[in-house]
Amino acid sequence: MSANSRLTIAAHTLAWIGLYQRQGHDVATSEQIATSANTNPVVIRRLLGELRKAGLVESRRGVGAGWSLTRELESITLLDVYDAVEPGPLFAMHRATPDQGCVVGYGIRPAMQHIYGGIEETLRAELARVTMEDVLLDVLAVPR
Amino acid sequence: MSANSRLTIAAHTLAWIGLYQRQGHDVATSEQIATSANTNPVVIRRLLGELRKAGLVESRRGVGAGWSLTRELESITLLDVYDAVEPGPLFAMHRATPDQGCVVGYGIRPAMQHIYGGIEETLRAELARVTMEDVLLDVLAVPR
DNA sequence: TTATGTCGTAACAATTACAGTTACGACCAC
DNA sequence: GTGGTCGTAACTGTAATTGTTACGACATAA
Repeated sequence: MSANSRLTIAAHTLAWIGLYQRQGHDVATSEQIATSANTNPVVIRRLLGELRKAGLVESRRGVGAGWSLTRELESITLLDVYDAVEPGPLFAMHRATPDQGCVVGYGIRPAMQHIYGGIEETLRAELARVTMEDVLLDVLAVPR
Repeated sequence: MSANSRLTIAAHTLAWIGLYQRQGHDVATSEQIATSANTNPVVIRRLLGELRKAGLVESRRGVGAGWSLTRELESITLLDVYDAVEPGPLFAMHRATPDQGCVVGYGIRPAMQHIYGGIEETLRAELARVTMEDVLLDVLAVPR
């Protein structure tokens, strides 16, 4: 699979902001988060823009600007993040329409869509079981 | 996600061969399968090569050559196919190493790997619940 | 032995997605 | 105003996937 790192970076971002706010800070900048994630601030701003669309964060502009959470980490699940930053389905269908004159070519797409649907439901349920609080606790539990 | 169609095309291929053999034929050619899937025979041969490595099919060469199943469809699960044709993990880590001086940057990778590990296990269990026989029955059940 | 049809595989092109980067206007606290 | 940050467009580099051409290897049958 040509897996991407969007969910990982988004989780990193939210965990970073959550911890930062617990340390008493008001807002976090994309610059700070990008340094932690070792990437470019624009990459972080793009992801944060999608998280904002999903209502998970908000941003302030001007001097002293930055990002803050709109919800507690406990109430944000990986499914929320996944839905916010992952566009498409897990498995793709044929690029070109299969031969509709062939029994298999005719039935394969609805059949696979049905099967994939069930599998994605299970994946979503599993993602929903993990909160960003769980992620942060896991992060902090890693021995140094 | 930049989802690919490998699992879909591989399932199509196995279902096609399985049905063809039930109709009394000995071997199927990549040409026939490619026509049904509306793609290039080389694409099918490449996938079949990986399925052969996994022991799911075998090939004959020479005149009257082609492909046949080594197992019944009932005993091939989508997990077998997935493992045969999908190389990497579902979710990727950061491209560049996060800042190891930052608490989050230090702990995020092991934490996410742990979480992703559990999720992938669930996905695998779900894929293992579906056999290629189920797929073919679903295909044949689609109303015309 | 030769002709034929298919596999096996390398090589390359086309397309797409992702991530990184630069640039610059918009915005707002001071 | 000044300065720092967001918001976003535009472009590049890289990699994966898929499609395509080409051709040797192989085995069967005439």
